[in-house]
Amino acid sequence: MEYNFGDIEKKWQQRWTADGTYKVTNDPSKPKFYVLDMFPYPSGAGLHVGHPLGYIASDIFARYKRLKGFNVLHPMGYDAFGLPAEQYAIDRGIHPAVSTDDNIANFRRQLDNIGFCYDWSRSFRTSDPDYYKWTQWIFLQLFDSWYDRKAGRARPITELESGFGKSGNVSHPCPGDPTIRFDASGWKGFDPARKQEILMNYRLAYCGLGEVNWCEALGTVLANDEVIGGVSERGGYPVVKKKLRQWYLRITDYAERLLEGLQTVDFSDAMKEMQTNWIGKSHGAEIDFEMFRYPSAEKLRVYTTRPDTIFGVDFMVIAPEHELVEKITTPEQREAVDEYLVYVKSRSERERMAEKKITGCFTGAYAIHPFSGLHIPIWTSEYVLAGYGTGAIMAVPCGDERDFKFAQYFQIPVTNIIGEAFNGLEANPTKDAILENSDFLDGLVMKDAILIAIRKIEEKRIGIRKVNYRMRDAAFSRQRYWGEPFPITWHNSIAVPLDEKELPLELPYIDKYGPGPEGEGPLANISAWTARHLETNTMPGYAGSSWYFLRYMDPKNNETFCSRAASDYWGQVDLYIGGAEHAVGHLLYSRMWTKFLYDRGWIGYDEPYKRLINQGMIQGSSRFVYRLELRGTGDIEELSRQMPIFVSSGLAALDNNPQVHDLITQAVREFYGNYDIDLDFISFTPLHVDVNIVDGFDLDLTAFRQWRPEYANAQFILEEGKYICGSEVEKMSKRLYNTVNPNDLVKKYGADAYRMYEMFLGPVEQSKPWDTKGIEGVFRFIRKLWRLFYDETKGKVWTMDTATEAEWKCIYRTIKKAEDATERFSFNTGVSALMIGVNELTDLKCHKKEVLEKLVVILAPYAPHLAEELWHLMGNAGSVLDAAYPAVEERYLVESVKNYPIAINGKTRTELNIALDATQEQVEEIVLADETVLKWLDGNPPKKVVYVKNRMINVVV
RNA sequence: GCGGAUGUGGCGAAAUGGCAGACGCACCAGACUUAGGAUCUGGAGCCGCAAGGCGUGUAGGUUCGAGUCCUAUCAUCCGCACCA
Repeated sequence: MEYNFGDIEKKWQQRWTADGTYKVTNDPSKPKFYVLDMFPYPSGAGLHVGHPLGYIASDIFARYKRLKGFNVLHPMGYDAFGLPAEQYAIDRGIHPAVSTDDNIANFRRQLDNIGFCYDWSRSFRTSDPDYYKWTQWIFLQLFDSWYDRKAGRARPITELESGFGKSGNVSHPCPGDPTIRFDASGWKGFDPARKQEILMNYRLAYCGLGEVNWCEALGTVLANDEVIGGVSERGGYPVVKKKLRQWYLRITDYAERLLEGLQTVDFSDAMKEMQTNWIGKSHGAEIDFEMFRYPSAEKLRVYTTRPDTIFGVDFMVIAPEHELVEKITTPEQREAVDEYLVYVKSRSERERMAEKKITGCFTGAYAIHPFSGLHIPIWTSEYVLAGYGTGAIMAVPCGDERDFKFAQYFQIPVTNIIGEAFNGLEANPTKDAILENSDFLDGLVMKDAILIAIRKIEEKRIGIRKVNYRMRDAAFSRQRYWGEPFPITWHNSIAVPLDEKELPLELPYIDKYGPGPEGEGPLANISAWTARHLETNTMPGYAGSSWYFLRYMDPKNNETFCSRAASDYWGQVDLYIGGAEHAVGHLLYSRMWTKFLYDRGWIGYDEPYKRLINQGMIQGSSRFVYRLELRGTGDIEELSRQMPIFVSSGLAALDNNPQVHDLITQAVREFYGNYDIDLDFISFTPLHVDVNIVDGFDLDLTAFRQWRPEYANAQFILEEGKYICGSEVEKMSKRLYNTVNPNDLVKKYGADAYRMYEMFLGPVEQSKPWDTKGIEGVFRFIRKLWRLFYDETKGKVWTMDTATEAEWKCIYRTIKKAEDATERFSFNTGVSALMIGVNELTDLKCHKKEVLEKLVVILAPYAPHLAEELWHLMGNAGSVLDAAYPAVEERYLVESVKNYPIAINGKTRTELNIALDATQEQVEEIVLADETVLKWLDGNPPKKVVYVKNRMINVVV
């Protein structure tokens, strides 16, 4: 009886579906475990072997936890709204709903082949009205909330309003516009429109005018994390800054908690670091400088992290977009400044980043140094960003690289306040130098001077200590069709939320996706939409993915997004698996939404993911062929087009070698007839070739000729009878012909072998190039394992005999190793442990049911189909997952007795006979009972016996 | 420039501070075969006929003992990047 994985795997996949094996109920009597994959965006490209890596890992862990007695929630769904589907619609005229359907069906078909244990009854898409109803609902709650900085949490906006009626906004300064100040009577005096305008400045989801990343090619605004290096993440189109009225999430109010929360979660250091950098907290001071000859009482406010360097200020710089530029520029400088502003406007974000030119212009105005009274010129330059701090800086050239270069370029004299630490040639950003020329700070070490300077500044009431965050509020609207509509109507420029009962506000069907008038989205073209004055923007992709982990807990609930009972039972996601590319997008947003839902009391925890694992990327291992390029007599170039010649990589590498030249000349004559070729013009063009027609590095010549019509007559110059391809590790991509389709592997080796091999490749977190060859080894292992149970000729070989001591030892050791590895998330060693176990059992010729049954259970997470089949063939009912994970009997782990060295006070003295894998207690007993040791110790018992694995015993006297 | 991660055979890799290279690929030999790109058995880090020596990027340090811990350095990959 041979192992027929094709039939067996299909059978079990059908049985699992029919029996509802993976259906999970909210059963409070069992301990829970929540394993979640980052749900996919269903793109049309189809899966390659890189995609299922994380899904396989989470599947193994989910099955393992279930065997360990947990009620495991392991769902899957689709992040179905988003830009690419809409771009596809514009390019091909296929409605996003249709292409998304197709892609999801295709995706599901591919996933089902691999045999995952998802509870599909809980599945949904973010584009389902039943789902986005609650995305819209949460948005309305964000709209209806403000952040109480005193209490450190979000509260309903009505509470703010009633507070305004009692005491104005003195205790709650306006986060949107700090200049808005009023008392109770002031508030009562405002008309309703003004009141709404003010409240908008407090809302956690607010609409306001702001500088946004505008992408003309995509016709939409993008969030900061969707812009990489000045171009759009999707498509790589140019992005410019533009002032637009947009929806935002006030994520900056959560900056501090997003930072603190990182200490309570188990993410990789790299991930925490990335998020910390993105939030970009810095400590410093805001300082107000009076301005010379400027008539108004207005002051120039700068932000600095180094108030200790205040006596080194040689000039001030304000961002070109700063409102003061207009006001303070003197008539003499007016022309130059205007010219400069035009220049700055003309530069795209990208040019600005790429060129890093030193540019700027003097405004003609001067600030007055608050301590020395000196007049300091005020410049404007694009190196100061309007969006950070106050958009203005005090420049200290001796301590800051950029300030120094600027001073040099514009020949501004540099004041040295750090003596020898500054060499006059480059700035020194140290905090350890001793200050000079610094009045009351003279003689102090810089890092100590920071606090003293701040204190003095605060005393003089010219500034305050200030914490700054680099993170900006998140742009939340897109001028797009394929997203959640905002449940908002506009009446006389006042945003009015829809009533909850009107949710979901369904996305209307359209067949034209072009942008609406004046930079509005496609929804602006629908008269039924604009007739109701509905908001025409839609929400960004991250809206639906910010809370989806909660919906799986209670997916069919029509009363609420997720009942409190369900979210209390399932709690945080215990294990979240996905790519690291979502570090500053999805992960930050969903952390913020979770904190918000917690603040308002709808869930009981404020971090969504307890532990996060980032699976590595599987790179493609590309293969190359080398086409010979010829020049010579007659129509040789035309001939080489019709009958291209490919040279094996080893020969192509030696293109100047005379022997290779001879070989080529000979081959050309053979293939083309008697041509003379110009040896000086020989070259090779490397071309990607489909990895699927290459075995290792050997090209399958027949398959290559069939691959593309232009290669039908291809000829080859071989080395040692083979065509050897070149190789390079690159991103896995269709374009590079280096993708490997999991379905092909499943068909050839079975899902179990494929799953195990994908794990066997190496640690889940590590990126590594794909190599198909090794799968044979795992395939052999599976057949070897099968032969413990069934023989090709003899049929059933497993017996009811009683196992020997050696066999028990073998299986328990294997269980221990597999369990430890799985627990540590080290699935490659887990697979190895199973392989070693099977090798040993084969050597022992062990076919005993009582041993093999345990093997099947620990195999179940890794090779679920095979495990189920064997479990049933041995006469068990139900799913193997409902068996208990076998407990390890310690006594079987104790093995042979060996001599071990013993060290007393650090010196190796003697050797003792101690059982391999003896416990600490056993070792102590043996040491204390040993006469030789006691003699050395003069009969005194040792203070401590340290047993170091099975190699060494340390005795401390 | 700043931050993070990783450096172990021909390759993927393993190793609570305790026999480095388990397990697998590729390779070699043998068995069975008309055949082998099937299957099984065995071999194999490197140098050396051998005894033996050398070995975890490099240089130091801690330790009875270091791939593992500490310091410096180099290389590769990833992330951020005018953030004052």
